[in-house]
Amino acid sequence: MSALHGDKQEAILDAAYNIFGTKGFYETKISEIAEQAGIAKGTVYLYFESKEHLFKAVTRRDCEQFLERLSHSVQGCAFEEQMHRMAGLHLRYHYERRYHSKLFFMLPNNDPELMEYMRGFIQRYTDFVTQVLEQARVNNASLHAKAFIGMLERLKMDFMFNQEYEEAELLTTVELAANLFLGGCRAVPIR
Amino acid sequence: MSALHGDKQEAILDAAYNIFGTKGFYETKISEIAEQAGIAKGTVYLYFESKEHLFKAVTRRDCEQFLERLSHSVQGCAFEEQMHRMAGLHLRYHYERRYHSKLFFMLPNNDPELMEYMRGFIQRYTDFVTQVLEQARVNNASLHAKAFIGMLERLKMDFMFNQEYEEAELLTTVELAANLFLGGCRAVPIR
Amino acid sequence: MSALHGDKQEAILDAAYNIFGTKGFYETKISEIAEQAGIAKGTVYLYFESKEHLFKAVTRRDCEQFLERLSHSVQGCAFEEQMHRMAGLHLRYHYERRYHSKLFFMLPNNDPELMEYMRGFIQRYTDFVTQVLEQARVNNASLHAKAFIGMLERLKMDFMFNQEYEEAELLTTVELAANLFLGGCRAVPIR
Amino acid sequence: MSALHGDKQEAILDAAYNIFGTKGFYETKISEIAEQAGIAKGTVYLYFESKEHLFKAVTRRDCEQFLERLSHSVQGCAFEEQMHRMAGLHLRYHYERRYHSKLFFMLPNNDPELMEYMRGFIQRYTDFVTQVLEQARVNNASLHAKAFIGMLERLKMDFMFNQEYEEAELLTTVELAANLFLGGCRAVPIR
DNA sequence: GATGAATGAGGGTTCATTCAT
DNA sequence: TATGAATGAACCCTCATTCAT
Repeated sequence: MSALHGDKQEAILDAAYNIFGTKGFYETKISEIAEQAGIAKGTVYLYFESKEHLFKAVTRRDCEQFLERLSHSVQGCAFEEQMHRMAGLHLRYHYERRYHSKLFFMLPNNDPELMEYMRGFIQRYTDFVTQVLEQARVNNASLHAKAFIGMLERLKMDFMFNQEYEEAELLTTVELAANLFLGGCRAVPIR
Repeated sequence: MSALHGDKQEAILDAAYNIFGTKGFYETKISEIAEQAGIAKGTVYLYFESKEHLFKAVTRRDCEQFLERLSHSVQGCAFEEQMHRMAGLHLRYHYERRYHSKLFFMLPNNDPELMEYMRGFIQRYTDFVTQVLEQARVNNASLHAKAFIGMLERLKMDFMFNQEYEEAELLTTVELAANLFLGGCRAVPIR
Repeated sequence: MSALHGDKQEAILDAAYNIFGTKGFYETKISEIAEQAGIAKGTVYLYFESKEHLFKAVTRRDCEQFLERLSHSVQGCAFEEQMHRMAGLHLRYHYERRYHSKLFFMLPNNDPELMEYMRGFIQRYTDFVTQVLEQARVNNASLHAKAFIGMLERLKMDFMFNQEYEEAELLTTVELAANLFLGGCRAVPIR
Repeated sequence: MSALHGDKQEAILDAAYNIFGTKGFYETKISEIAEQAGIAKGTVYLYFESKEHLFKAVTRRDCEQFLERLSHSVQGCAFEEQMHRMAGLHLRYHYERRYHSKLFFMLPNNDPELMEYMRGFIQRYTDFVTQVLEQARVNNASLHAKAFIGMLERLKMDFMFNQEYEEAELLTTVELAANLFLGGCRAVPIR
């Protein structure tokens, strides 16, 4: 029973991730999610209180996964390598999700709880990067962390909105981002 | 009549900018825009074909204005100064719009024309920065341009979602962004 | 415009009276009311905030009308005649409404405002009868008023639930009620 | 097993009586009844065919009980005393049920079988009172019976909708009702 | 041009009932 | 017998858009 529950819950989350991610919150119909999950519309409401709650659950699952991967990615390596790895994770993560971008762009408005969660997520991400920078004794670690993340956010746009983007470019972009951050725009790549 | 037309059109755009910017596309009602513009609901449709078209007109007006300001901002000064000015413009521009952030975050989904326009806008912005970088013989100008813009995008989040942000911090942030870009995270500020 | 407004509002109230009265609140669909009123579903909401509000408006219109008729009915006649007239009004009023009984029996539950209004209505009705009794120096006027109204309420049930009830019986019933009240169950009718 | 069956059936009826009586038919959820009865939702359907059938069973149990108590109440006493006893039973019965009034006011609409049963119940009640009156040679016994019951119905409203009603008032009301019926509104109480 | 009353498609949600276990 | 997860029909209400005035 519990296994089934888990299965169905996961199926709904997966379907919701797909459709919310593709069409955004407002253009997604619960009936469509149910259909894709292979269940009846009403069943969705056995697992999630409302459309908003479902959206939040999807978001939460995705963000928590990212943070977990992040903390694994930097273990046991030097600062420069850490920056490369974090840049790589960020870009690859969103590259994998490039057809689900609406999850980040089309969220339900006026949902304070979601807004709060997103703020918290960004904070935790930033804090993590800040710590890495502090350990490497970078000045102004917090602002630098934000700038670093920002660069990556922007660089990801290239494939988020570009269907023809090739994975090879991804590697170049990762290198550039890390190197730019480490040495500025005129630096000679370290590795 | 044409002058009047202009007046009313502007009034609608202004109201739409306010409400779309505050609440996002989906949570905005045409009737509310009409009310704030001081006209009847039906009148909106004499000037704009649909809610989507109105949103696009608002976006277009705002983005074009930005690009215009951008090209003015870098005239007649050296590279480093140009980077500082662009960082300043970007951040100040969004600082002024910090209570209208929904214009950029909550746009109508599934509108290919808008998506296309946004892509085009980002392209033109990037191209402009790329040119500046190329004139200064920075390598990989295009990717660097994207990274630069990305840093700024992220840094702007601080005040977009933070009501207590003080204008003074803005200046520090601008300096940091430009310096990071110019010399990397360990650079000594140039100016 | 105002005339039209009035017309449509009345049309909705009339249709709502018919259907709420026939089927009760919960079994009535707004779409049905709209259809009977000859308008679109959405139009109902231009005139009434919600299904509950519409029901309350219908109820209010009906109850106020009753109280108005009541105060007219007793003007300028002696006590015994007053009692006969009030009994007559009560029974005839509900006889006219015998196919709309659901208006009184199937109201929306848990609507405190409606409950409050109904309480108020009953109070006003009782108060009116109480005054008549007090002017005739009947003891315990208030309780007697309630008992009088109660008799009538019960007597009305005969035709409310009985399709074959004939109007002629109505007159007998009115006489009996008034005489019973005036002289008890063994009294010889006064008129 | 039969005993158990009985137990569970009773438990459901008790819970249903509570909730239907408190909230009315339409606002009551089967799941709530099941919960209060300490069983699973599906189990309700092993004992009762549908929500409507359950409601009817509750109503039937309550009404039959009343009629039984009624016939006991008048045994072996004189007419005047009989009227007092019946008034007392009616009012006390509903006083005990004053927090379950919805059982009588919010019944499922459009259920012909229930309507039929209610008609039958009222008939049986009326017939019983009629017989008592006939034995006492009251004229027009049937209509008088209805009027008597009606008085009581109305008088009961006082506590049905009034949380602060005190039991002491009940006795006064019973006296008044019986005396009014026996001697009219100007009568001197007999006992 | 301007109005705003009218339209009606559309979707989130509830809950009585079923049925596999 | 008992369960409770699953179903899906049903309905209220919103709001972009139209059009007669």
